[in-house]
Amino acid sequence: MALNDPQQPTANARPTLVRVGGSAVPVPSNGGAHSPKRMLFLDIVLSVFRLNGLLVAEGDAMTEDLGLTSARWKVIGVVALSTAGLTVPGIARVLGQSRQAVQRITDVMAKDGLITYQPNPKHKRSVLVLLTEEGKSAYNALREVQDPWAIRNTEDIPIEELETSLRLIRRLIQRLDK
Amino acid sequence: MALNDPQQPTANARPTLVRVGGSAVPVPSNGGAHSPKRMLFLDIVLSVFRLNGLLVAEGDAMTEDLGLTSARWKVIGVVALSTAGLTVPGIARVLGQSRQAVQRITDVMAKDGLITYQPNPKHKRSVLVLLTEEGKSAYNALREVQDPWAIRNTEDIPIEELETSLRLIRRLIQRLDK
DNA sequence: AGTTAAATGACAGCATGCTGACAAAGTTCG
DNA sequence: CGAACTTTGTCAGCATGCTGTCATTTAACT
Repeated sequence: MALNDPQQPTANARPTLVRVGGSAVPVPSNGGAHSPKRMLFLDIVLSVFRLNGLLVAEGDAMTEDLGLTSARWKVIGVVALSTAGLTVPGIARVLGQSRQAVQRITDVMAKDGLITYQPNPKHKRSVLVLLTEEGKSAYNALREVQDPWAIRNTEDIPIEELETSLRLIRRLIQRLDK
Repeated sequence: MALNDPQQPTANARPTLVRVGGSAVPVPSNGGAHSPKRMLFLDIVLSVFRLNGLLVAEGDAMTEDLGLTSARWKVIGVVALSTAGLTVPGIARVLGQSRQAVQRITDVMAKDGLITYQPNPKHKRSVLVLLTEEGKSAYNALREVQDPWAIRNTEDIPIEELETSLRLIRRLIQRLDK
């Protein structure tokens, strides 16, 4: 069940997934002996790529009315949970991203009035990021959209399956994040 | 519990993941009743974001000696499996990406001599993408690095766990890819 | 056949994330 | 205290992926 040459067409931007049921991973056309785990793993990798793209798109669409994007609610979620504020590199550490990437997001969010930079008693240059009132209400609104979304996407999936998958993903993260 | 304010510092670009064991998802500090599935799902979402980034980095590093990147071996893998060649939108459909994104990758790969554009008997403008000899050997070399990598990352993980996770990821993809 | 819709190529713009580099602030340690 | 290392802010460049638009080709339909 290798990849079938796709038939379904692409209108403009977002095409439709072709690989509906079959494997999306190279299957040896020669007689090579290949561990099923290899194919399974590579299939998981490609699927994670795909799912990531879809989640970003979905997350953007879901929260665009709130003036948020996926990149933004990642930040806003982290900041909302910190009691005393976080520095930009601190947010980056939590999210596992580069501080430069986070910096750019926070700069725009500050300009949009979602967050503010406050003086940091422990550091002269490294300021603290806090939510403004507008940011807090955006966070609350975010929660109100995210909740039903999460429920909707998992209602027919047994919790054990979710836990198993999260455990695997975490394991892979831990391994790759050396 | 919730996110701890991170302590580990960030040198320049790639920080270290702080959230070592705990949940990465907002836990209601108010007394709101929240489905455990919600937190589970959002944790999965954030973990997929993180894993995606790590996989891209890992995939780039692993194949940079071959003149490949993650984006390129996604394409090369698809093309290698097609018998009669694929059009650019065809590759995009298989990968679930925009044809424009694929077009740019293939243009560079053609310039680098990994693939060639061949006339398409079925279409005057939409050419077929085929691997050059260099592309084929790159694909073979790719397989030789990917194989041990896949094995290495899954050797201590039961196959059922991999299958369960892949099934969940596929389910989510199918649901979001409407 | 002729009209209409869909698919494709090509170009442009934008968002997100990464890395590298350098100066300034903070920390460690002899 | 002072030197060496680390962390941070900042600027720059690059890769990947998305969307929008428009002209052209192909397919579908009446």
